[in-house]
Amino acid sequence: MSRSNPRVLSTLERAGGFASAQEVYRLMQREGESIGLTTVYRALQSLVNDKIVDVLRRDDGEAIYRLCGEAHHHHLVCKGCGDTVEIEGGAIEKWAKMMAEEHGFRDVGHTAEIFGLCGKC
Amino acid sequence: MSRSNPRVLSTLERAGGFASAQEVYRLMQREGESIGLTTVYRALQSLVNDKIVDVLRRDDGEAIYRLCGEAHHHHLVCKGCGDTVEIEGGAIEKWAKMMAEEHGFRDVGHTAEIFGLCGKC
DNA sequence: GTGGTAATGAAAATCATTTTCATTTGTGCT
DNA sequence: AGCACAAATGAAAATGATTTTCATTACCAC
Repeated sequence: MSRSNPRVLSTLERAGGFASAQEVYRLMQREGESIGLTTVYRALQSLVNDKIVDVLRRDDGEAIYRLCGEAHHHHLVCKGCGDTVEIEGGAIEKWAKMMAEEHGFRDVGHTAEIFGLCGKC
Repeated sequence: MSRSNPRVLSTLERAGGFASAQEVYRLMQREGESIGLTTVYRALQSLVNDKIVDVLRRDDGEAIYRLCGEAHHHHLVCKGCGDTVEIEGGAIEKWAKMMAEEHGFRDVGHTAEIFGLCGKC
């Protein structure tokens, strides 16, 4: 029953706990692991069912998987050079919780990203 | 240049200001309008560029378009029924500004979204 | 009308994801 | 070991949204 392939999980961890199915697959290929794309998808779905990973959507619609409980962070992205800084989002966490409560939502997650031009651009 | 086809916009309005490209297309077909799917996609993209409509993602990854007011706001989306609440993001604005400053970014914008299950789901 | 630009849409291409199905692997049983 | 049977695997095909291509059409200024 447990299709939560441990190799897939460990690859997702190695990827920084944040990657799409395709990325996990490519990563495993590059590392010489022999695995099929189908199995990667199934393993990720299974991990989601088991609540070991979370699934979000990128802006382009691709599903990205993230380890649960992983201290999650947000991104500050430069529109010029694409440089990315990981930042803390303490204020956001509180805001999200507050807003959810206020509107009777439960089981909430959130996404937040800041973009602009960095000092060099 | 303005590909913001008014028929598409009015159909989106009629749909409750909330629909996917495919749904808008099917709706227009059903109403006897003669239009191509390609044109619907282009019109919606154009409307997004012009900031007349917002684009979100359904849980299955399909893009949904929705009319939005001028005021800058964020969304609280139900993963169950797709219900959406527009919310204020005062805390976010400050947070974004602070983070940008701290890392020497200028000209910044941001995205933020909260998702969870609403009271009814 | 003529020339040129923008808009249109049918069909093909793309891309992530899911399904199908035949094969392999694992496990318990004797 | 040999056997049976369920679960796991992955290649290939199917699906479905979205994008691209490209030939045609509508529009506008002169």
